[in-house]
Amino acid sequence: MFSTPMSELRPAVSASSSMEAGRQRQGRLWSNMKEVCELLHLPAISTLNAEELLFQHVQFKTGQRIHTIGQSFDTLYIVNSGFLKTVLIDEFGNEQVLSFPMKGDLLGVDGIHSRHYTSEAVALSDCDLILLPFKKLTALSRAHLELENMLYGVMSRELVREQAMIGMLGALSAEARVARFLVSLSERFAQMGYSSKLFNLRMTRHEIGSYLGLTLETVSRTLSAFNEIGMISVDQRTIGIKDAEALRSLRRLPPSRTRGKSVQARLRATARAEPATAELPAEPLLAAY
Amino acid sequence: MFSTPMSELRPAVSASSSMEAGRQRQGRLWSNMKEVCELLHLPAISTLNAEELLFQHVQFKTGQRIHTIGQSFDTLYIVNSGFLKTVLIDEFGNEQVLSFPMKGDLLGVDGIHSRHYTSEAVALSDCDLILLPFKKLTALSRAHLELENMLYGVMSRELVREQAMIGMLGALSAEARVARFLVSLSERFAQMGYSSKLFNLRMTRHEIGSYLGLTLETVSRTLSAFNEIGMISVDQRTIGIKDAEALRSLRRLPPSRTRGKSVQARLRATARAEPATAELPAEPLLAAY
DNA sequence: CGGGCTATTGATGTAACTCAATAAAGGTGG
DNA sequence: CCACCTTTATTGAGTTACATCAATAGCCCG
Repeated sequence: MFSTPMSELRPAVSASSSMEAGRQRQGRLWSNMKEVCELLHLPAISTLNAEELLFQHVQFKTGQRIHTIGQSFDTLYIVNSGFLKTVLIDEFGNEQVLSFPMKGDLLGVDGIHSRHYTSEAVALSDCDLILLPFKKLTALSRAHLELENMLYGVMSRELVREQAMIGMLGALSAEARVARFLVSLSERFAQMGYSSKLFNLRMTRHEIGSYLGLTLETVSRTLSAFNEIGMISVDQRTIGIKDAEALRSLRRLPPSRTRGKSVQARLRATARAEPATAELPAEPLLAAY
Repeated sequence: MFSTPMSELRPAVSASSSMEAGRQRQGRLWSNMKEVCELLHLPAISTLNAEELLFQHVQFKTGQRIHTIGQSFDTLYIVNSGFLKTVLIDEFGNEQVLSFPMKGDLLGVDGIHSRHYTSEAVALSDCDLILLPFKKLTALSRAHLELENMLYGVMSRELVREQAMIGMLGALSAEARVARFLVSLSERFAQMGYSSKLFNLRMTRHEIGSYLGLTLETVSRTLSAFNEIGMISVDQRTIGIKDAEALRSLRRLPPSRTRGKSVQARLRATARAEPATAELPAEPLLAAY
């Protein structure tokens, strides 16, 4: 079973315990543009005859890699179903989780620049992805303004998401990070039509920790703490959201870090313009477990 | 002097101590496509008559904002000269520095998705920027393949850069972050034709700290420590790089975080393929000041 | 020549990491 | 189906890297 022939060309990154991206054709195989647009939460492209253009589906089983670092780039992927992670791998082989893509998310954008993927995507569950050959996409986009907008828009959205991530890693406490992580998962599930109150984590504590810049123990402890307070219920990978509002407003800013001067300057500047608006005199601070 | 009339529509983010983006026209005013491509380190676009298409320059003085959060988006900027910072501002007015753009960098990509900038860009020195009206750019790109590639490429590059940032924030120690920051600055300066061995920081310790997810004290102390060891020299904002290699290889991974399982799995998988290659038995560890 | 930024440095605190032990879950093969 | 092994999760005790608070001194600018 470990006998995959190592046909890879990449260094440490090679076929894992599970097998390599062997795209088996089966199940529902093709999507048209309309379905693709729906997945991306975009208005369908009117000028495009939806039935003509078809995009192929590919299935991956849990543990399989969609693409590896350094592999040459030629296609983007949209997640049609299933859960994945994308990771960076440093010079020691350590994984750094970058995202947990799920239905509607776009994969592979990082490969455009250098024509090689710079991250690795792995299926955390059985997945169904739609292949978007990049060349084909850009060619099409020349004829269809809306598609062009979509492409730029989706890439920009990805960038904004990462900026938010940087902000979170740079400024929030462990508890706040975990809380936000749960909230954002909950919202994603809601958006996908699942329950936002009760769901299963598809990733390990270790992966969550990597994603949030924390250790798995800290993640575990924080979840337990939230459980104690009654904000959530935790049983292994089953999470129940009991008090979404508390989660949402939970922040314990490492206070003075970026505050102080800047905030005061801003207050000064707006003082007369806005006569003491919503300034939250002392802020909630419902951390402390 | 504080009497700017507050014509803004944004909440806390409004005209600061310095004046608002008042684009004074002067100096060298226009660039053609060839110059733009050079700035972005891209091969010039052959199919484009370089002289016809001109892009306007705009100057900003130290402290001025190029764009603010929420402001409606319609143009990208390329830095022609000068130094800037881009920041996110959270619900309490805290700044989170996202990047320090300089010559050749692209600004404003985050605005494409929602048609509003989601970050704020501020000049840290007098700057000269080139305006790239986004509509104009995309229109052009339909006729000129290379320009289209450039656009996607630059956006993708930006994304990759942010992914690297996330990796750094998620996994590296304070010292490693500061070291890498110095190295990357040094490389940027070299690339711009300045000395890579001696340069001035354009930003405060506070801004560096925000960028790296550290406090200004930690940044200051770390610089002092590097100075003690002789890796660099520090005098206020003047930095001398003494031992670039040491800086480059300085990492003190908070060890087990992401390692352990993953690294071992990988080693196992490649064991036979690569008969014990470069594994650095105990790793350098030249931290300890 | 003040007065506000900015940087440095020290003393102290604590959030999060590390190490370690246990237990529960999940998968595999007999 | 049950023993076995691996992976994952939980929890405790001790450590430490970094933050916090505070005091001083150098810069820069009007």
